[in-house]
Amino acid sequence: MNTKGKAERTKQFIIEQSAPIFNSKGIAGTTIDDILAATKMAKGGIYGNFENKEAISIASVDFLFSKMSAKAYAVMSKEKTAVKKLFAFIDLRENPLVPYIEGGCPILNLGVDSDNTNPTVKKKVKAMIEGSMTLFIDILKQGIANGELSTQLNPEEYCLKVLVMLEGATLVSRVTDSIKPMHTVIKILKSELLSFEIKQA
Amino acid sequence: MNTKGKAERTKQFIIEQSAPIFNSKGIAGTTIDDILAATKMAKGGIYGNFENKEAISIASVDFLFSKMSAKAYAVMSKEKTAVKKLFAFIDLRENPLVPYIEGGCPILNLGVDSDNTNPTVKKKVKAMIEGSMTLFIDILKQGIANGELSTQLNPEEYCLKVLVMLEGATLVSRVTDSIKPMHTVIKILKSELLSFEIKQA
DNA sequence: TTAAAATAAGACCAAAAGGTCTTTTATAAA
DNA sequence: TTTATAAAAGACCTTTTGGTCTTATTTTAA
Repeated sequence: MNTKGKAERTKQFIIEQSAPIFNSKGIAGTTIDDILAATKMAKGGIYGNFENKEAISIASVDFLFSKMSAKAYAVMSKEKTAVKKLFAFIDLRENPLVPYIEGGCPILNLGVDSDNTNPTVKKKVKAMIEGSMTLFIDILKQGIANGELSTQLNPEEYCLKVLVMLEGATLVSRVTDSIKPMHTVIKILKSELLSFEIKQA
Repeated sequence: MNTKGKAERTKQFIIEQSAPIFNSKGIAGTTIDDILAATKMAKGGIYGNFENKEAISIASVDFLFSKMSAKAYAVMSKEKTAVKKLFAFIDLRENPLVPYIEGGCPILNLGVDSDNTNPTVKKKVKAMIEGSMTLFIDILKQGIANGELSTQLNPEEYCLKVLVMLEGATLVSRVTDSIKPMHTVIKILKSELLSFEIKQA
């Protein structure tokens, strides 16, 4: 006997199997047959749990962003300083060719996928970007207030830099099939943040 | 009487009308009916000039990248210094919400679109990225050799930075529907290059 | 343990998609 | 200007896709 009802567990299972496909092939590029193959279920099972393909895609998008947030939270909350927290986040992107979410960064993939076609998903990507930015900015502000980081650091600008450079490097690394661009970018981002670090006595 | 035969002109027309659609909706997301609507042609006209949808998509991808290269060349060749050339290139991206190619940057769009699904197109995106990088690096090296730019500047690193930040900022600006991220990024990129500029006597 | 209720299977359907082929129209060389 | 040739139209076809519905199976609560 399980805590959750069967339906809820099946629903979750379908989402977990579908999400990486939507992330990899795009929403228009993913078919119901892809989902049947991944879940090894029949149509009755899928359509008994979801109204239509769009509903599965939306649940998958939410799942992907939850997973990203959870992962970021997990590695960042282990660290105590602002610098270490940011570095832990950056290090999650270390190998874009073997990402922890199949298909690569959902912000990048779903952002491009939804941009001209899918307002619902686009809004979710926007919320994810803005949420991440706010979180990082708060951490840096905390670090500045602490005396860990110089007041010369512009938190908004540095966080924007982190975000755009990581996404850009993910694109370049994946398309060129090389981890080098990402590694160079990470090196740049880290050394820049370190240059604002105040050495404690 | 035209220099080129009718067929060639029609082919070009189909490509010009289709390319922005592929760039906006993705390759899987673009249908033959979309192309019929855009060209106001019937199937006979399309399939008399192209073997299939894939052939149209490939020709469209080539067209998009040619257009990008031509535009970059046009604005850069007007300038004489390395700094001004790079700035001219950067300024092309100034408004990602109203890009000179409908749908946004083809490197970003087609890179993500093809990543997990379309090796042929992915190779073309890779070539475009590597070609752009090489071009910019050469310009900066020239500038360093000239005495226009400091030998402290790392051309490879700065060019990678330009590329990843512009692509990342395009993503963020388009998804959040704001030119601010891009403007901030452009400001950062320009001030960084200027910091390596050697003032002439 | 059993029977009502929930869930999943898979045959079936309709619409959308890509693509073909014959017919019509336009082009261009003689 | 005519006529052979090239190009485009659009009806037609086939496959793929998303989605439904009845039937069978599994859950689960009594």
